[in-house]
Amino acid sequence: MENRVEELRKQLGLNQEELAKLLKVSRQTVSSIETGKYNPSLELAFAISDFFGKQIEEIFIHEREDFE
Amino acid sequence: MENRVEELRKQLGLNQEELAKLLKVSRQTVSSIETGKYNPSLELAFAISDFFGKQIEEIFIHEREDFE
DNA sequence: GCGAAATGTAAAGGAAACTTGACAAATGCA
DNA sequence: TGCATTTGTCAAGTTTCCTTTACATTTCGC
Repeated sequence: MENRVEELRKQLGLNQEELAKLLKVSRQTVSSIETGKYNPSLELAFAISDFFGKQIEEIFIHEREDFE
Repeated sequence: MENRVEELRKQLGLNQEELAKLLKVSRQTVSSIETGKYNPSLELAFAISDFFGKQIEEIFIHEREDFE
């Protein structure tokens, strides 16, 4: 899933290690999420959302599914 | 993490098995999420969000963290 | 161009999310 | 009450998320 973590992190002038520490995850986790290697858990997505002061939907780009 | 899946599901008159099928997960997964046994992945949270036509934040109740 | 800082990535292990199958317990309706 | 439906839960297995350690690659200031 695409996301805006790298963009938002850079807007705040943080490097991956600093963001990781604030989010209480490893630097590799931040890197893996930014490069789309895997998706964060819902819990980490909420932490990221809180940190940047944005809705999860504004950060993680997701193709809406149809349930007709 | 608390959530309103059971409440929203019942509003639509669906049982767990029907919802599971629509979400393409097992009935046990729906049950486990409703009873708070574990949190859904971000991907499943988005599917649930799409299905009920609500924001993730309206369905999954999460204590906002402070990053001061 | 050089060295330092930042980032990407791989391996190996642990934890959490999800599966199927099965059965017990609760709910509901005739 | 009795039976069917629904829900809870357990076990065992797979996949995904996340960890630490380590090293290669990229970026950036001087």
